[in-house]
Amino acid sequence: MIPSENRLAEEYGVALATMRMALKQLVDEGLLDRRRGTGTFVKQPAFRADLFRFFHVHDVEDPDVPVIPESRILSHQEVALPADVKQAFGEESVSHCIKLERVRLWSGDPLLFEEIYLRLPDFNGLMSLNPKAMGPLLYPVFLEEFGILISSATDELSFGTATKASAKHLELATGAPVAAIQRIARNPAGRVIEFRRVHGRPERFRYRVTLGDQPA
Amino acid sequence: MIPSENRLAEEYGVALATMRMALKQLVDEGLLDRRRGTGTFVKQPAFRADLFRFFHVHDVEDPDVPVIPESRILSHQEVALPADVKQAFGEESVSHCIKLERVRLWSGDPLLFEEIYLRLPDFNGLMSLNPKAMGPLLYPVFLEEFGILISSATDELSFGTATKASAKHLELATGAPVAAIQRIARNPAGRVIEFRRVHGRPERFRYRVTLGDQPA
DNA sequence: GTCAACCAGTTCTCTAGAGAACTAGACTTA
DNA sequence: TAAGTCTAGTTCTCTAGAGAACTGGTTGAC
Repeated sequence: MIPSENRLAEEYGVALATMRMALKQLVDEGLLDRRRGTGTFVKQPAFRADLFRFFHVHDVEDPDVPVIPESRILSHQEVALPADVKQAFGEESVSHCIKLERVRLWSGDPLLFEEIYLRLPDFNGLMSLNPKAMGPLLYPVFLEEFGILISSATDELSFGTATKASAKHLELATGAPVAAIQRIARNPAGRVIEFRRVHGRPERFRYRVTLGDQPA
Repeated sequence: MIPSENRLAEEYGVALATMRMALKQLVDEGLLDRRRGTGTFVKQPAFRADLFRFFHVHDVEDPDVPVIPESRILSHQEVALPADVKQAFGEESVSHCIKLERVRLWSGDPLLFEEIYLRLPDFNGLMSLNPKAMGPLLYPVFLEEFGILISSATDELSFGTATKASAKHLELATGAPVAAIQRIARNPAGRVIEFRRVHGRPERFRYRVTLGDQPA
């Protein structure tokens, strides 16, 4: 809880209405929460919401329950930028980045295989982190360990065929049909932070997204 | 252009600051546009933006250009509600609805086959409309002919197999793999207005969506 | 004809304050 | 103990107005 609008206005030497406008702005940005008769509170990072915010793959059996599959990081290494990643990161990108490989499983069966490219030097120090300790979702780790906030992501879905690597980890034949997602994730300034290639087993794959203004 | 805040406040018998708050609210809702030194304007329905707003299928060759394929309405008829449509529309739904069948083509080749279910009685009178005169996008027609605004839609993507109908119009064999989208579209109040089942030829199919706060 | 200066009209930012609506906790009473 | 009452403190809504910042058009000088 932060001080009342009265105290804050006094403290900062501005009029009450001005302070109220400033507070309203922060409420609109989702940083504060005000309750009449109670006070103004710093909004807890709504992690329950944030967890699902960028993770829209649903189970084919029960599409109303968002799925967060078990996560298994296979490798993390510093690599030269592949061409498509370099293009996504833009001109000012350096020559190397960090690559993670990860498999996601659902009730024991592999569902997704991910190749994740993270921008350097933003993620300096990630190589010394224990990938097994990261948990099923990366974006909270980005925020807590590196102060990097992912605020938007563009997903592009298409049909593809399994590469040697994705086939191996999804237990498919090389060249078998897969669901392909390419994700470009950005911080609030629009800077590309992450590039991700995902292959998914088609029979279990479902992707849900809501466009436009969410009804209350 | 609408009258100045001064005139409006006078006319409605409220204080200037109150009128300003009301106007700001309408600006936040995207209905008005204010320019300092100039005036306040009713926002033109941004149709260029709206056109693409709910149409996120991209060409596989050049993914940066949003695709609006040629549209060909095959049939429109009044039918009994199928079970899944009834569930989407909710309990208070009536027993019948309007069903459109449509094919979308890209450079002559069929790309998407759509079965579109529209709620009655909202769309009373659509049956007497000439479907050929509708143009490639339905939502502007909904707005102009029926005063119905689509403000959000939930898409669910998965892999499926061609039905007899979709196979025929996509020039595939029945049972061939297809991209499947199920769309539920709502008006600003959250009422389900449209239910849509889409099948797409997999090799040309690409779906792009941006989640989170769009960077400026 | 061109350009600068001016001006009326507009929105934007900020001040100052009154009263209503609401909440959480303290207090009283049965 | 339990339920109702009160109260201080909070946010919310609205009034009233001054001055700054900006825009589009008009006027005037050259």
